[in-house]
Amino acid sequence: MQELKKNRNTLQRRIVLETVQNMTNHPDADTVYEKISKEHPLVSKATVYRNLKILAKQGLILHIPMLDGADCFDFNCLPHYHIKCRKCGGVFDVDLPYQKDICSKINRKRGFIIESHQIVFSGVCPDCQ
Amino acid sequence: MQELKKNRNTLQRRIVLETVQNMTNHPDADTVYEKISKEHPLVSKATVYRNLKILAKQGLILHIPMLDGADCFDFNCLPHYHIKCRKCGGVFDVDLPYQKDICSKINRKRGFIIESHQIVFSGVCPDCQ
DNA sequence: ATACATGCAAACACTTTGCAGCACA
DNA sequence: TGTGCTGCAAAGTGTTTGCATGTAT
Repeated sequence: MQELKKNRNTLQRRIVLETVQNMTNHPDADTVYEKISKEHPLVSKATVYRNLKILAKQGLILHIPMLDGADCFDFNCLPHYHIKCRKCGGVFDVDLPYQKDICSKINRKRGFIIESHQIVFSGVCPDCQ
Repeated sequence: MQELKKNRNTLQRRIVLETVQNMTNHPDADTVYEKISKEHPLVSKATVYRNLKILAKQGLILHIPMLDGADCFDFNCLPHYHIKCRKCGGVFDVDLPYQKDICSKINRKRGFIIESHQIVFSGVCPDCQ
């Protein structure tokens, strides 16, 4: 019994998608909202949050959950890893290949079904050193 | 200029430490608080949060940041990975060896100082299948 | 026509903090 | 005896939701 949802293509949704695709620095929801507010002050924050979630579920953007603070979003939908700067809070791509077989390495363990994994690095970015 | 703190050994702190050490199921702060409340109703939630943080900084317990929901704490202080059940929310140890050299694999990249990493798995535990 | 989306504000979950009094070292 | 700790309540942060209205299909 899947929840079949026919997503609509509203103006607000298009604005959110476009905005994320034009931001290359892994913005969080609030940053996306601030950016949108400048040009479209009528778009509410709830709508931004709702659409980010829907677009991520549709696979049009990537949702990057964070271990601390706000989650981020990425126009690059291919699974990849990130590092968060401990000083400025910035999020950057990491060029470690995606470990697609890391789950199978532990599958032997008790009947767990392992579905996904995230690796999050922490450190200091060049600008903050 | 390090912040030198002389931590005191208060009754409340001992209670928090003991409670975490007696819980083997990776409790979050609120769960620790609930457990403590039953025997020591006078201990406040703020004190539990404060002490969990201090004890983790002291290395007496392990703080496990989570990608969603509340952070957990572990009496086992050796760095290791965890899997969170998507259905029951339970957190369990994973028997993947700690990848102590994973940072060096990407150190060549632009002047990042990579200090730590976390791998968090998601899936379904045996009981929830 | 009707299911889905919106704006607003309020609620929510988790955590931290200001403050006055208390207690360990 | 002084700094660190406590309890309490309030505030903070990030996110979701209830509801009445609006709109894409």
